[in-house]
Amino acid sequence: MSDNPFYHDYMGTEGINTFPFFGENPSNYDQPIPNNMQNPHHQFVPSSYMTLTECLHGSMDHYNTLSSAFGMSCSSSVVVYPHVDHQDSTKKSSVHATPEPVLDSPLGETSVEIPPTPNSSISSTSNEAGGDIDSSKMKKHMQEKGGQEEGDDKSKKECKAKKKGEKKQKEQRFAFMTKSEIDNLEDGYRWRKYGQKAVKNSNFPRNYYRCTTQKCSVKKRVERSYEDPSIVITTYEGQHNHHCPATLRGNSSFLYSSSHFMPNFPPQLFAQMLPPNNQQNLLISSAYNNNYHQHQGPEYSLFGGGTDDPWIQKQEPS
DNA sequence: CGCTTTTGACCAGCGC
DNA sequence: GCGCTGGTCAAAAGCG
Repeated sequence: MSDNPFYHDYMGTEGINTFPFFGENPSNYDQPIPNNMQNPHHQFVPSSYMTLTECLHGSMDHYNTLSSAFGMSCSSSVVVYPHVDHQDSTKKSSVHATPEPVLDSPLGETSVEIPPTPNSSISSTSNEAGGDIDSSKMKKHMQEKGGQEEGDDKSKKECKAKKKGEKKQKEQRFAFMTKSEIDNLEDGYRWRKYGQKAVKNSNFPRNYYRCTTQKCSVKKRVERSYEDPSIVITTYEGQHNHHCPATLRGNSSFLYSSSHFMPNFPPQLFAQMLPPNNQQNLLISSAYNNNYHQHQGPEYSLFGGGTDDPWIQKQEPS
């Protein structure tokens, strides 16, 4: 393992072949890339998987390929980065509601600062395929046992002791930003909303979703950037232990025909995008960076979509 | 009728 | 210990 914190936090101990969206079944990574992943404007070439570094240092074609692979199209752009949930990030002094990757230059620099997040730590332990026991479940468990007066204290104490003894483990998280007017981006999985919270320093609430599939504990958080309301920050937590329902139904076309980012794109690509060993850099995209902000202006239409998208357009200098 | 969303309440963790 | 904040629960309402 490298010293790269991304690697540790994002990759966990699973190695490079795992990705939160796809569970741990290696066969998942042999899934063919759907034809409709191909963007008519930026053709996605399955054989040209690239590493993150290649994306960063690579040609415009690589960038465009990446963009295409993300399903980036007219109205959405995406930046993806492993979401590191440092303890420090939970400090109250961290008031940033929006994670903000920092890139010194759009493509050339390879260092990315992992943004602080307002998330409080997740008290959960990861075990087989996301079957975790978090504090809430513990609580529920305790509540369910509430009727049993006898031994109630004992079980509570046991739970407490267990919680105390357990070292908090971070769920694998993966966050990305999309520029979209729609908060909850379709990703092929079915989600049930279980909470909504106002976010400090933000006018926009944060929504909490849970995968509706039984025994799948994947959660996702969706919030809007308080800095740029056009940006939706989606954070996935955990691994699906099942196939994507939409894919199984064979109607995945809608996944990619949508103009929004689909995290369901080929796992091979995700694997390739993960930061390799001994590599301090990470990228995944380019969109939400200083350069982008610098380019905001009358010449660009943030909401306009189409080829006006500055994040795409600027990769194609005329 | 079953599933999803809404929303107020509750809890845990953290800083002071 | 207290207050703040994020995260979750669960009953009620909404919806198809």
